[in-house]
Amino acid sequence: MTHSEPALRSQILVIAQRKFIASGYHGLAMREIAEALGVSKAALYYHFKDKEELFLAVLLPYLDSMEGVLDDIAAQPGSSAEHIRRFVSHVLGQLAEERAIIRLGSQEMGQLSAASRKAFGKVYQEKFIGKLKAIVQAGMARGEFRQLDPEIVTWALLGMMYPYFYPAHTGNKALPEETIRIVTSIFLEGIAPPAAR
Amino acid sequence: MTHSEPALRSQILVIAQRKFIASGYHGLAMREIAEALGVSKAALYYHFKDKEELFLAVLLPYLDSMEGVLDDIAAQPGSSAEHIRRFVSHVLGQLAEERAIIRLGSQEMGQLSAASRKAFGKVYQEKFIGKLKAIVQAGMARGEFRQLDPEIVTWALLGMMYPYFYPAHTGNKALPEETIRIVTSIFLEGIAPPAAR
DNA sequence: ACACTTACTTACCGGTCGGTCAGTAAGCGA
DNA sequence: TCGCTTACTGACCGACCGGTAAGTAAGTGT
Repeated sequence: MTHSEPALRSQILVIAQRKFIASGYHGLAMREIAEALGVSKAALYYHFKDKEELFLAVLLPYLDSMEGVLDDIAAQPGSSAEHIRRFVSHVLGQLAEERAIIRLGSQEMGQLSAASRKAFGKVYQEKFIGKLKAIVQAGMARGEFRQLDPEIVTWALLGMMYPYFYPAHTGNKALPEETIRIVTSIFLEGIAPPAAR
Repeated sequence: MTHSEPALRSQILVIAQRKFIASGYHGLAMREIAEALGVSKAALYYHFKDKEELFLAVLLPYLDSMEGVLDDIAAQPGSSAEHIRRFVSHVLGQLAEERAIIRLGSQEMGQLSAASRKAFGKVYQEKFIGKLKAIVQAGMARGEFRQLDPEIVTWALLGMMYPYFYPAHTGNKALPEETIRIVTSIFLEGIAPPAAR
């Protein structure tokens, strides 16, 4: 195989993701990552120029994959309600450790340099929030959903899933399917037009 | 007046609240608070034994006041829907800087020592989540709401307000009243029983 | 008047932070 | 075999962290 990605780099990303989620940006020291991997701290700086670059290297690929998922969903036939259902099902269906990245990004955005914050905010908006909002708006245009401020509605949907972006949310006795079913149901019934009742 | 609370102590709390919300627990240095007030860092340690105690002194009074608000709401006559409406209205009606404390607590809980985390978690549960859940459950018992897992429903309600716990949520062109109206409407329609449709 | 408390300041501590730099062992194309 | 690149290590740096000890000026009760 020709010059494949060095093994250490991807190992760093795996550990960094897990630890950033658990400890936050300032709460995690570079030393901790190095020790967990049994390498020197300087090895991290060979692969990433600074802590901020490593942090973004954890966040951005997730947004890329989310963009793909949202594009897929929007392109499929079926009602907008079905699109929403698929989205919720996808996000709450994946491992808590995966989806926690969404929280990590919005939570720690303020800790980054102005340049990184702006750049990340743009990607976050374009690849995630904007795409989700488009799905919501399509449903409104079709008359499937009530005509409400799409910004607020989109954030309401995202917010309903937010508690499950915390790994510490251990009190969830309910099965994932049960959670997906209820969250989807509340949201879709909540924005259904009066005609549908 | 006999031995009133020293002025500096409450000033520390005001500044600490603002700065903890903006920077998080690890992101804010004690030095910064002292400098903002024009006093020495050691002065902070005269009023609070360590950083953690100061942090909790910011969080806990808010939970106390929230308990009072929730008890008031639950004690009033009127439908459970009206109780929910009042709760959302109260939280989203107050200043963003105030309600951001809710996020601060759940967000940074993991950074505290095991003892503080446990203690805070208990208060958080008893004075806030538990009281809110009781209101939701009362509505279900009355047949006003659908019979769903009250845990999930409560978190859905809280989650819908979560985006507004971020001061950085600057893209909110909508008026507070508009936001309150839509969030309340989606939630209440979302959990309304089929009979009501 | 004097002892004692309150509310601080100044100076300092050990530890940890993100980050750098010189060196080096291994592999590889010519 | 040589020169160059890749992928690190070990030692170290200044800055900054939370926290403390000693001192002090201004009251306050007796």
